[in-house]
Amino acid sequence: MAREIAKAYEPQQIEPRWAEFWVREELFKADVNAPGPVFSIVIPPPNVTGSLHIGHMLDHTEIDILTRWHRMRGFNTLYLPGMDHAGISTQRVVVRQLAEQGIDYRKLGREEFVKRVWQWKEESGGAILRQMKQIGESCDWSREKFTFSAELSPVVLQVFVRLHKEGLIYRGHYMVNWCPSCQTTLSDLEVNHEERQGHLWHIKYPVSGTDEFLVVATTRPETMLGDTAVAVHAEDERYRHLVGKKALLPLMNREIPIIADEMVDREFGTGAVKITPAHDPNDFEAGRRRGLEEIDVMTDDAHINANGGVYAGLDRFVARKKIVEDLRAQGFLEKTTDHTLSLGLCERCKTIVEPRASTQWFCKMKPLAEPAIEIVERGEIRIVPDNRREEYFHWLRNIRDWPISRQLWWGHRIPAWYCKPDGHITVSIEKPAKCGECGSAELVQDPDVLDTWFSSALWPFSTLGWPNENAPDFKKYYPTSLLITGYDILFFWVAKMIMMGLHLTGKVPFRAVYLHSLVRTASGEKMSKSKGTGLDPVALNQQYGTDAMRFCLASMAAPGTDIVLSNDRLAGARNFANKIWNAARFLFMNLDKFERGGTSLEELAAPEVRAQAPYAAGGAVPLIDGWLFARLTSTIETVNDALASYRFHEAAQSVYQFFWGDFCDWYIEWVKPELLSADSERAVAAWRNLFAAFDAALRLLHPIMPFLTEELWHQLPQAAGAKSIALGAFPEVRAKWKNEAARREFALIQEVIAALRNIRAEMKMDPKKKVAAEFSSGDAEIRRVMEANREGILRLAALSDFSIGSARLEQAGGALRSTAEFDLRIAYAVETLDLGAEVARLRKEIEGLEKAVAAKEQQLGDETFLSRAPEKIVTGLKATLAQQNVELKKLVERLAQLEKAA
RNA sequence: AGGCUCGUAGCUCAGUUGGUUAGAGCGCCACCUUGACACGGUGGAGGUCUGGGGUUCGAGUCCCCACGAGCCUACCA
Repeated sequence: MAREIAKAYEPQQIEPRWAEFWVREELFKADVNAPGPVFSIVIPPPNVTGSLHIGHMLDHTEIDILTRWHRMRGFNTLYLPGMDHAGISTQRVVVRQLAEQGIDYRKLGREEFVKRVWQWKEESGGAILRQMKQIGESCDWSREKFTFSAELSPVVLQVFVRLHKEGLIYRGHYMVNWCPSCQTTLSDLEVNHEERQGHLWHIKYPVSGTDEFLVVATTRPETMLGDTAVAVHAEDERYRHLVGKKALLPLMNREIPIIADEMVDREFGTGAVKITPAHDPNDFEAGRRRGLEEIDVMTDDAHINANGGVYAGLDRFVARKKIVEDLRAQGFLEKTTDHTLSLGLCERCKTIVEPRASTQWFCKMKPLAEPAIEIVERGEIRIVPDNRREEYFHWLRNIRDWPISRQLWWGHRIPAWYCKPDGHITVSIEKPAKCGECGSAELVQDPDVLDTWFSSALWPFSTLGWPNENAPDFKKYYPTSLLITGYDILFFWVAKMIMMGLHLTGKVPFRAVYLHSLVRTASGEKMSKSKGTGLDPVALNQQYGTDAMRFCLASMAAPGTDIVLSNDRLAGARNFANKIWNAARFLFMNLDKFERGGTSLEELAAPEVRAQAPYAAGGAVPLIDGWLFARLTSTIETVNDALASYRFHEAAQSVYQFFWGDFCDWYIEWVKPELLSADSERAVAAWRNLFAAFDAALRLLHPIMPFLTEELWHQLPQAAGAKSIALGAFPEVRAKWKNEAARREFALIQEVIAALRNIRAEMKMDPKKKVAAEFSSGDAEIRRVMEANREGILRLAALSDFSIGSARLEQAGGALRSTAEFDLRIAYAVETLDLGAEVARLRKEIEGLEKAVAAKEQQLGDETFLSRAPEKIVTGLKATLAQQNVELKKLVERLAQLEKAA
């Protein structure tokens, strides 16, 4: 029965149905007892801060492509989905939402606020899951995880307790980055640096007991309120005599020591540095070395505090202005110069970060970093691309301790308890009955929560049942096979998972890391929703279809380079989807012609027939079929190689070329008459091969374009009774299909047809008029090939006749094309031909050929080349030269004839 | 300041160990509404690979320098 399907591919009509089907049927549920090698991958958990953006789409598309590809190749496959509570980011979102409703989150109180965040988590998380299902991700939904869930949170706390017991987590007073807007500590990674134009203020500090001044240069004059020393270099002749004396701190009228310290660079500024241990990392270190007092002059929201004297209550930048004015007025300001400085900005809110001495929880990184470096050096974890590997080493070798406490409410609360009277610390998951040191029963829990990356660091194993090492999932799927994520979180996340995984489980968390490109806007920025530069994936799906978006992303995802997505590119991918649809439409719509032949469709469905096609029936295989399956098998090979090394673009492009260029443009066009033929035997053979090739093409495409392929595949006879193409086999490379001769021969035919079409177009022959053509070649084998394929050539070049001979064709009464191997002529009334254009074309071609020939002749005349170049290159060059010379001669002769005629 | 990446057709980008007239998509030009597809078909124009130097028989491909673009890391007040 002929089947009619829609004329154009309408993804909206199809995708929701399959998305729902895949979930409902639990098609991708992993089974620890299933056979096959393991392929396991855990999702980089998206933040529950909203919905998925285009960057996630790339991430998820790549993961899903590899997952589906492995599954089809018989792996025991797990793709584990989940989400991240994303402490600071999510808290910010909810704080902002509340503010929009006029609610101050602090007034709500911690408990109520956290409740609100949970509500938001349900909403945002729900949206994310819907999107993931919508784009067809083949996850095991039964194993979905959340970093802050009742299941995972205890694991996080257990790890904290363990690392504390091991001395890797400690509480200490150190310099940290403080965001006055988020009002929390930040790690170095959460601070972005930006060059800004600033000033260097030169301030005169009077030296006590003398009438001298010591001039210090600073970029942040407001911090002088907390100065507790001035430092100079020990060997600086200018200041040597002042060391040991006191300076009088202007505005504050406090005496501070003048010290010598190696940290001072004599060349910079004035060579004298004010020391503010509470507000500068260097000064903090100096203060420690020298036992200087630390005076914190700022509040949590970066206003001057009571230690700042008359400036108390002023915002830090207002205070700066006022202080500079006052210094100037009182004669302490020597001068102001311009100075470019790199400012630290909060990654989340872009507020200028304040360095601040603060008591926080830290994680020791050096002992964790060393094994993490070694394991990658040994290649037990592969990092692709290579250059990211170097970045990884560099970062880990210079790593500093990680401040892990955050002054937030949304997150894993630190399991540390302080006793009321003395502040002794007891670390314990449950609230202890009494203080471990003094026995006090009055205990309060640390109000802080853990950095969100602390829990993400455990993700590959906490999601699989660890710390229970006998958990079936952990045993079966850990270490995971692969991690795919963006290179922007290599340090935030990837490195931490490796460190924690090695330390806690004793095994690598994954065997390979593929760091993919970022999706950028046309102007090269990271796409950003807040800047309005992001493309909305939901809208894109609506407009182009998920398959098109997936294909588009894959086709652009060359390792190591960022992606600039455009509507044009997406439209191209959609056109490809439509092309596939229409190729199928052609098949389905002519099914009746096949069935009329008396053979049932089921007969075509047998897998062993497909595996053998086109050689199943025995006997001579038509060139076109031999050629198509040769192309198919090499495409399969390319796709497999490409996916194995994360070259998604190569996989996508090669399957595109095969489907559109080979299958549609040449194969279908060539076999059309046979498919529609009344000769049932021929028709059956043609259909069998068509089904086999189309089936393989759909399977090849399925990992990239799951919806379209699922939809179409179910209409093929061989799909009868099967649940999903996703559970079927990926096409295999078959030695039987390799066919060098067919490839060579058909390439020749393609060349002949293209040349004939070219003559017709260039000579402006009437496209509707069939014309007679002559072919000649001195090579009997070539003549045989042409003879055997005359029918196809006649049709595809719109010829009325194609005569084949061995004698060289001479210029006369027609249009001619020559190559070294053959001549072609179309008989056509000479007077209607545009000879001028033909002469111009010939001249150009001759020019190009002459250059090529000259270059080769020169090379072949070079003794050093002949003696040093490999034999293969030399013989190849000679052969090409011979051919080009023959061709050149023909062209020159023809040009002469034409010029004579004109 | 250090490190990395990139600079190939009008645009966006491929080009895996250096090798035989450099590829794709989009755009452009011409022709074609042929019964799968105008989200289509056929043919075509268009780059000498940012510039300079070097290594090599041979370089878009390796090295150095310059220019341009971007990214990452960094406690010079």
